[in-house]
Amino acid sequence: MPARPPRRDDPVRQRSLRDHNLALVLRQVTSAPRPPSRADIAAATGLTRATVSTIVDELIAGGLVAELRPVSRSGVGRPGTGIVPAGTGPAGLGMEVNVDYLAVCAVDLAGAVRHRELRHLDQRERTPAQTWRALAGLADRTAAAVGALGLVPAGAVMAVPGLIEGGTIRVAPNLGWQGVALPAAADFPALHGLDLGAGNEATLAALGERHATGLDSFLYVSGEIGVGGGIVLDGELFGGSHGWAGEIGHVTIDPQGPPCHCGARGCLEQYAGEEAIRAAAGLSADGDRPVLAGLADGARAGRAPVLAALDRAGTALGVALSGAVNLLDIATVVLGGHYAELIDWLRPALERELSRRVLTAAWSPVEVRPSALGADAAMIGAARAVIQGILDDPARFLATRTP
Amino acid sequence: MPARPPRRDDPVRQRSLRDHNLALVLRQVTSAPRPPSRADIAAATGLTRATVSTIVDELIAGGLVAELRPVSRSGVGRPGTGIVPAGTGPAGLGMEVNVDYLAVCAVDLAGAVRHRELRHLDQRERTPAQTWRALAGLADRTAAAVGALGLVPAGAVMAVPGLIEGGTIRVAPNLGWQGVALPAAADFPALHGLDLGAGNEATLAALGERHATGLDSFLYVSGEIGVGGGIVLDGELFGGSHGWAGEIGHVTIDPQGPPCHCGARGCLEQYAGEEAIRAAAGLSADGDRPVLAGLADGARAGRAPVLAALDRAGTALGVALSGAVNLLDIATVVLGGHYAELIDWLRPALERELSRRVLTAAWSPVEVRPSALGADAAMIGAARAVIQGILDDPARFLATRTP
DNA sequence: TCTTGTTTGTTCAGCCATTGAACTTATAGG
DNA sequence: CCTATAAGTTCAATGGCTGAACAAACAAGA
Repeated sequence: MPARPPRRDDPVRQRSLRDHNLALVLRQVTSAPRPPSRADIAAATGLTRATVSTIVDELIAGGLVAELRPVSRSGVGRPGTGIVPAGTGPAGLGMEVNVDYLAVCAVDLAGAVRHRELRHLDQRERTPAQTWRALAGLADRTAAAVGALGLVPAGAVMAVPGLIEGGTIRVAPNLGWQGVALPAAADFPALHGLDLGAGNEATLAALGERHATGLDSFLYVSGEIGVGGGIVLDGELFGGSHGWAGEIGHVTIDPQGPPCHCGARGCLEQYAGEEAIRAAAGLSADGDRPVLAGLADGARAGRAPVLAALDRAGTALGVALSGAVNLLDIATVVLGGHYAELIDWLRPALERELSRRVLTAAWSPVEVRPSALGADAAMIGAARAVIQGILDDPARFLATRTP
Repeated sequence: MPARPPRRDDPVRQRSLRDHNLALVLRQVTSAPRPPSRADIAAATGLTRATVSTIVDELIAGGLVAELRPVSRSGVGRPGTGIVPAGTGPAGLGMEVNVDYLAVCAVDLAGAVRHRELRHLDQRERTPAQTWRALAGLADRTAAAVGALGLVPAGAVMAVPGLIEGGTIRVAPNLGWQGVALPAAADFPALHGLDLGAGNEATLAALGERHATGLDSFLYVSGEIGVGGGIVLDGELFGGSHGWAGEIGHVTIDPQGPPCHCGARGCLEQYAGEEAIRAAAGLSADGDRPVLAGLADGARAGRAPVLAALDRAGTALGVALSGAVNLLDIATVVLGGHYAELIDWLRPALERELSRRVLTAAWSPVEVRPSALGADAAMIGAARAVIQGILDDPARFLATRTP
């Protein structure tokens, strides 16, 4: 999705040395709590002030960072000039295809969302081609808005609730899609000449959370119609052999449990998926009222069947997550999607199972926290993936800019 | 355990450039199928012949590689001189503390086991201090034998069947140890001045398998008295936040299953641990005859209770591994410990569950294979960890060599 | 107001690792 | 014996980092 990062088996020349340090400095600028001066960057990275100066100059020339104009600092000595991510630099476009809506947003180098477009549309009633057309419209408007802000779109990534392999969507159960080819950048007028990537919705949401929270390693679990997940290790998304990692929704809770549409029995989704919770809570399936609102209201009102259903879901989540934590030794779990709103009623059962089943819970308890981005996580994460590609290898971006 | 590899956030100077290429060339030499010439290395790495020459010279001077004397090649042109890992270079010492034996081995740069020592001793009847003393004796003899071969011990790693944190063994259930301090290098006369590390047995076994098989990403599961595991991703051991990753033995198979000594219910170990299989097979617990042999013989003889017990264990393994594969998207599972010998009877149930429960099994089936190293995996993996430290950062090794 | 001390940012010579091209060495084949 | 080919070495050039000196900007005190 983002272009290949520099690998361990690559030879290192002088140039790659500069490339690495460019990335190092840029990362420092985008991740520092306050705009650092060149001297701050030098201290933080271990490079000399001289080197940092030349690197910052290169980044400024490339439009990736900018100097802060007025400078006032506490303490004696010449005050430093703060360096900030360029407000008018590249923008990452994040696009989301979901069951009942399409959305596009633009994120700048600092990670701020600068624009968003949303359109309610039920994909189940439409062909993929129709979806792409509608999405292209949103992308057009986003690109225009972003251009008006002085930003330049630098690429796009699309979040899809399904399994992606190569250039096709293998299967997206909730959209009813199978073997659908991903659109080419050419299908999106706003993106001519740019890279267009795609990734799993929950996986990209995890990436979004990673940057919103600053957490380094965590497990992200998202409850929607399905149950998806993403794994972040050492600050990087873990994709697995094919990019399919994180599919926690089909971890077995009870081998003899209820049959799942995936063909197995007792999958987590059958206990903690939206449909399963709704049925267990005794809420009706049809009606315009969203299931989530019904559950949250019912829980707040203290309705026993709703509380019992959420306890059951929390227990199942706890069993699945305990296994994942035992396997991965990860200290934090982030609950996203609908789970974020239901966390207060899921948490007791979930934490009970975690403390009981995680082998090392006694010495190092697992923290459970709600998503920081809520429903936007996937879209923002997709946009972040583009930005991440630039942060990881600014030299490549600069090369395409000024040939 | 192995010293810190160069990190993404480190500044890169001229020197680190050389360091990286030193590692690149050394890796090429140790992993090539046949001794490569300088020109081969240049072609494989992308460096120029000139650079490779100076780097190889540095490695030869440091005693890490050597030139092959006689040189004959097919084809015209000046024949190249093959470069091989030094047969008289550093050796990694791998030590294993197990319930009923202690073992030490030495592995050279090429990954070959050059010496081994084994002593049957039941740790449950002994204090940790007694164990360290006995182990130090084996280490002494190994170091002496290795010295006679012209090798120089470069460090040691100890494999322990338990959870390790910082300098202590948090808990090693099967040894009956809790909060036992790891020995210092000073307690091992043979290791004066060397690094002495420690790691989990199954985790290190996974590392051993990684190098024995060349597999890049896989899940290693070891069946002993407990059930342990290790995760290898992209050629590197994945440790998790505290180095405790891989504890698949306590993944839940059935939330209402039999109680486990860990305090939870229905852990994999209660279905696929040695004791659980034995009980299900109706074999007697005591007697000098090892449980494993009884199971294998019974299975070969077609005894129904034994076959049923192994089927049950295989099913449970399949459920646990399916969850792990769904989560991690890993294409290969390696069965080690006792499982390696029982694989023929575990496999049918195991693969049935995998194909049923792994979401992507239809497109990309999971391969299940037996361990290549068998019972020695942990010890060899521990020794390999030392070698790996040198391969990952030969410059540091060279610096300690010639100050 | 002027001086002193402190910190930031720049300049420049020196160093170091890689490159690329020329050169030497070693072999096969005619 | 000569030619073609490939391996390995030598060396000037290049690019990037360092360290030290220096200029710039500010606070504090006299």
